Amino acid sequence: MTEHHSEPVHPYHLATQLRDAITRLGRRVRQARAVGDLTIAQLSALTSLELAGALSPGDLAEVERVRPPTMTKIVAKLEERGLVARTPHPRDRRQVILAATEQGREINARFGRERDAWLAQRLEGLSDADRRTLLAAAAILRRLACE
Amino acid sequence: MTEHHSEPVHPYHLATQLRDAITRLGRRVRQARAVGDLTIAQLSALTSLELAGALSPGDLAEVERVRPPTMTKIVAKLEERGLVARTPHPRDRRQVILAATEQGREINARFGRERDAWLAQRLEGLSDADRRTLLAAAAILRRLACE
DNA sequence: TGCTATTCGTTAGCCATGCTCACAGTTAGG
DNA sequence: CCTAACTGTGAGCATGGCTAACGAATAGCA
Repeated sequence: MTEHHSEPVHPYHLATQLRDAITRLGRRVRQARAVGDLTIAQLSALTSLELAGALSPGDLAEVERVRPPTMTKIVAKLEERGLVARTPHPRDRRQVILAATEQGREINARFGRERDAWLAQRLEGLSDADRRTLLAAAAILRRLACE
Repeated sequence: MTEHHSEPVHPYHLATQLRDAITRLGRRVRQARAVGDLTIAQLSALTSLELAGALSPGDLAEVERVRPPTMTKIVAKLEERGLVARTPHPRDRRQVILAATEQGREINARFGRERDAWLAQRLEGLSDADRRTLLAAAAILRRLACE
């Protein structure tokens, strides 16, 4: 596991390894949620909304890196459950302002932990060195995704 | 970025960071494929098949960590394009043996690179230290996914 | 002022990827 | 030999992506 003095990492090889790891783990994470719980996409949108305070659908789509029609669907699901409310924009009547409701914030807080429980439990079995590696990697990957 | 002497990484925090990074980057990778190309799931199955030599649909589903009916669909797509062939099991007539065809191996080799081109290009912009971190992380994540 | 272009969100419709449930064929075991 | 278990598939559903097209509203410019 010591990486000192080894030759440079080839981007293509790394890309293949990463993609494989990401798709497989992503699959596990996605299906490791309780029935009736919010999906990953829904929770992610709700979290972004809460962090930002309020956003238009278009801005939320941009934050989540999906196309507007996709966000329309996700928001519709959240609205159905009363977790997100829409208010008209004061000046521009084309726009809509989305915000998490009280219930939405509650649900987000409660299920936020459960959402990551499966993964967290597995991470507990790792060495702290491995966890540090993953934390550093997460930051790098996040940057890559948002380029 | 120096991680020495810092306190332990909390699994839940790490889980949240990782899930976020994985879902976002996974989204980018999934949609960064050439038109007419195979999808990630299809290429992944084809690769697994090629690595193993031959597998039954059930075993392939297990390797890919999906349910058998899901694999049925994926294999059907690959079969349509002549990339995978099925032969009957010599003793057990319930079972089927799947193997990549010559054309399948060819396509896999050719599009394997293109599939990861987007990601590889971004990885080239990183420092070698970052790439080492990611390579180590990929191995850890892969292990987690297959637990 | 009034026409035109742009922007915003949504609708419609497509496809991929997952799932569960149910079933037919086959094999294995008592 | 009959029943139980296993294998793969079909049917049907939900989610989550996308593009294309559209209506409403705004902005810009003549």
